[in-house]
Amino acid sequence: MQIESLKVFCDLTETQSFTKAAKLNGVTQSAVSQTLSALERQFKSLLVERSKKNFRLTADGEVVYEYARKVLQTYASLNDKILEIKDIISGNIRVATIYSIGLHMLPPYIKTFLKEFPTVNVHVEYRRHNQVYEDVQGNVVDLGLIAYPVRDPRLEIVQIRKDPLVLICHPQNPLAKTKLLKYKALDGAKFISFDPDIPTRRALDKAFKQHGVVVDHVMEFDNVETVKRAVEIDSGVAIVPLDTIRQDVINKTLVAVKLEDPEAYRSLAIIHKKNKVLSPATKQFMALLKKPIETPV
Amino acid sequence: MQIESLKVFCDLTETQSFTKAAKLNGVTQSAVSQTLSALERQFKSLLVERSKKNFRLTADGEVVYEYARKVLQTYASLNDKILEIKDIISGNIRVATIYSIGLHMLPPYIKTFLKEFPTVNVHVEYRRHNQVYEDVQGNVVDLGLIAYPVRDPRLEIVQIRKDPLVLICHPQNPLAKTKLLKYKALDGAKFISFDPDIPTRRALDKAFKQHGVVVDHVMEFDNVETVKRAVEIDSGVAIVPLDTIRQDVINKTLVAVKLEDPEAYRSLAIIHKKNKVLSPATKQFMALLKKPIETPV
DNA sequence: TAAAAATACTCCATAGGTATTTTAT
DNA sequence: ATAAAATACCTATGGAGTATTTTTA
Repeated sequence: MQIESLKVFCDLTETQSFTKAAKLNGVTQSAVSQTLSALERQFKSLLVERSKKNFRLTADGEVVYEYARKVLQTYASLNDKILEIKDIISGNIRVATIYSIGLHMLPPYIKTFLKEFPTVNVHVEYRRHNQVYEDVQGNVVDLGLIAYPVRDPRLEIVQIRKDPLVLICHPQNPLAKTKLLKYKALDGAKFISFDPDIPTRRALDKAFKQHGVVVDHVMEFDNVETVKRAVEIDSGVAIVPLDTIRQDVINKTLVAVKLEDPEAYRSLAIIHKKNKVLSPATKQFMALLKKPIETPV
Repeated sequence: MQIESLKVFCDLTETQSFTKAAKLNGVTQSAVSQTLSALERQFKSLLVERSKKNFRLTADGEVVYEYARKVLQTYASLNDKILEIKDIISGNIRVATIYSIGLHMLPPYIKTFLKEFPTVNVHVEYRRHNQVYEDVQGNVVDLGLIAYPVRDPRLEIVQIRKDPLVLICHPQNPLAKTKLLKYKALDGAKFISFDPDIPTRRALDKAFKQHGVVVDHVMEFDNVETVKRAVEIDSGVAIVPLDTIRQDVINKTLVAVKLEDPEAYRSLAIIHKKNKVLSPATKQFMALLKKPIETPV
């Protein structure tokens, strides 16, 4: 009995897909199918209900899953312990992150981390926020990085920092001179927005409503980069995370104006599966993410 | 990584011998040697200290052993659970027993057990009492059957029954008419004894001393069968477990006389390793051994 | 010197690949 | 019709055997 077979089985039940389980284990779909057959032969028992299209474990399958997880957990601890003794933090960390974090906040952390732990492979996937949740849930990644975390009983949420929101505008824009911007000043303004399903947009809509402000959504994009480009050509102003425009402010292509509202920030968080055993490397990485790395504004 | 490799490693550390570990796993010594090498390659770490002749685990080896045991335990539970669901008690039970128990008390139990659980293989090894302890300790067997159990912090002792001791003599011997024999009556008697290192002998010596009786040890043997043969030719009398002479009494080749001393019995016990996971089959077998099977005297 | 362990080499079982068919929506 | 899973078939890896050498008490 190969421990890897149990891993395949667990991934299979977690992803509910032969193809995905195959990818997670770096093998082909055929191999997953054969591995499952082998397990069923081994335990002389049907483990997965395949009659209907929808994937379902049998009672025996549930038992195997439960115990297989324990075996894998112990085995993972063993490997970790050995590495710990050797005092080497190594392995792979798979991270799924929303674009805005991955593109702006994350790079210096990755750099710092890799300098300290050169034997670790940090694999970053840039996804949309709901895909981050899915990847974490489906065990495709170890950690997810998102803004405005939403509760999920199967996920652990670790707050890491509050990322201030600032108004950005073209250097020649009248608002550029403002020191501290009141929401009221935005009433009727030409506004470059995020798509309505993006959490930051939803948070802003809520804030505007609270302050009785109505802005003119002249453009909507699904990512900060495009929003910034639109603001650069003075198509309107926008409110974006401070982290995402540091370089543009330095380059003087954009001007950032602090918002009066002390609540104008988005909270960033790490998410990971509950009771998943995190490798020492992953724990180190999480610890690092919680510390601020100072970048001059 | 094969779970079997971990099993080999655990057996290796428990028996401290490549050859024994090989036997336990039904492979050759070569295979054990190669398996260990493979594990050491896998963990990139020396696990066993082979420089000196005496077997010793390295620090890493200890860690691997600790976790490997957990993995094996969980994996065994998984298999048990599956069988339990199927409501099948099956597998292998390895028992080491002292001759007197194995040859006389055990057979009817084995018969009853196999009738009820035909899918179980009961493997019995007949050993001397100290070898039984060794086999249990070294994980060569699951259960040991011994008389006069001695405490050992690593062993669990389960008392099963008290086996009365009786005097046996030739049918023509003067003592044959006695209904209830007092120790005093044995003073100066020609006595067929067990070897001095056998627990029953030690217990008898103690009893004789307590009652101020001195017998004449005319012969000493290491097993009941020979003792019986000597008594049959009237070379002397002997005190032996009742269980071992039932057939001889029926055949009228020997006469058994009850002893007056109510403490004249040997206590029989099952021993097994502490915190070893016993299979359902083994548990069933132990439960059976605790019940008396009535055999007419 | 004798036992136990390591090594050289060989063989075969099987895990896993590619290509294809089957199944279910 | 399409996507996912099962299957047929093939290959390569490596696990385990035999025979032998090396090691150590």
